[in-house]
Amino acid sequence: MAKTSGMTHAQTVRLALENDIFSGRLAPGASLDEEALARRFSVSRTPVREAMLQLIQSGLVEKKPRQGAIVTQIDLSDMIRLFEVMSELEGICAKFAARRMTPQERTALRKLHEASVEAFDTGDQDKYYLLSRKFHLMVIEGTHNHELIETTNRLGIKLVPYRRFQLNYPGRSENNLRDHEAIMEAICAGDYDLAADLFRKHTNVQGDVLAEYIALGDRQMAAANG
Amino acid sequence: MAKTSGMTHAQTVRLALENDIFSGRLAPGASLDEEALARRFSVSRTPVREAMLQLIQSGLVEKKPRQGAIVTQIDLSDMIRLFEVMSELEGICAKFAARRMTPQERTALRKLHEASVEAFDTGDQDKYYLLSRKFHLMVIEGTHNHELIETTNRLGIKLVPYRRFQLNYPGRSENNLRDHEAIMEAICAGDYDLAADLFRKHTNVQGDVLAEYIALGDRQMAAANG
DNA sequence: CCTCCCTCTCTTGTATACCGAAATATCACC
DNA sequence: GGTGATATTTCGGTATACAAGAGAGGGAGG
Repeated sequence: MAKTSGMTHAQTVRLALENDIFSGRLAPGASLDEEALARRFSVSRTPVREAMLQLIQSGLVEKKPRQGAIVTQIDLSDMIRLFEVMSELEGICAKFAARRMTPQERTALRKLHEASVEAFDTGDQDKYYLLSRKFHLMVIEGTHNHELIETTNRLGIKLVPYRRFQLNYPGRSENNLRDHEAIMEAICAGDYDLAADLFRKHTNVQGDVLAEYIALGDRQMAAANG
Repeated sequence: MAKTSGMTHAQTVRLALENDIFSGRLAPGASLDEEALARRFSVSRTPVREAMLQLIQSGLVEKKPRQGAIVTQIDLSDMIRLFEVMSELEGICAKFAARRMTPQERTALRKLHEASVEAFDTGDQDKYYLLSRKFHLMVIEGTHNHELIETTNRLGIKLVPYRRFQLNYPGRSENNLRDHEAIMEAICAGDYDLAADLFRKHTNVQGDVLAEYIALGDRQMAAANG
């Protein structure tokens, strides 16, 4: 677990709840009772409320005045719209990254990709997933634009609870790897227009994969959440 | 003023503070004392704290540990980065708007632009500024993508306290009007690539104008805020 | 038997009080 | 006179107590 020392209770609670939401322990739609949470974390309602406020603004939780809070539920059209924006944003990120990444960052990106290839070859799914996520993050940070990084990550957060459904989609990893390879090369070569285009399309496809899951119905989700 | 009934005190305080920041009554860098605000609004510290938390997350306020909260101050490089993202985002908005706006929305956009022309011709600066802002908003909303709208507006908020400085820049309105005309035509014609490109460049220029002000030093700002 | 209204309860929103940490100022000692 | 330690003060974070609104359930009237 994360370090809890040196943190405020509000932060601790927020992180714990985020974790619960990301991992699926708190499914979208689940209601959040302040008092129950306060008991669970052995704190008063005050820091719980603070944590909730932060989660609300990050978009993970929704609250209706005097009516309680629930974990944000995303339907198919929401998801499509989310990825619509996300793919454009990551395309922009790739563009700026291709222009601005330092030689060290480019090297690191290449190294990261090579590690991904290895994880793929050895069939280590979990590791591959992690490295794949990190690839995205590295490109995003490569923009050297704090606002852009924040904006992109803010959207990304909303997708986390759903991402694990795209894990073992047949043949997905292979395509994913090929995409990353091409993107990495474009960025390292400084071909920003190509990088932008490739990354935009890449994320778009990811969205389609995820949307398909949702379109198939919520049965898989229910099973996974149970 | 806004309706205060049916709102929580926290919301009321947040809106009031936002207003103060947007209008310049609370200048960037101004310090915000929780207790003083509580007295001013005749509420306790609790809702004030909640309001502040929200303002912090929206980026309008910054809090330094043990030093109190201040209205976020943006320096030149921040501003440049903000507009870098904003121009890309608005470009994307124009793209989607050109594709998705309903015929009614396109007509409304044209009407709005015509009203702008009239305000420009009659020399009504304030009205022109308002309509110009509305033009942007209408394009943003024309995307019919809630996530994109929110993301764009979230960034836009940070710029509001500074926007009024671009008001009476010599020759600015004229160029602005020409830009809008071209963008409007591109959107109405459904030429999304052109619309995206035009809007991106348009917002970029706006950023340059604003950045120039900041680069000139804060004397003008101090004068305007006084 | 159904429906509508009232009340009751449950949860959220707000007030107030307290605690602990960090900054500053003052005093003592070097 | 300078430096360091300690006390004071202030502010942020937390707890608890209180008020108010929304929904549910029950009772009364149709």
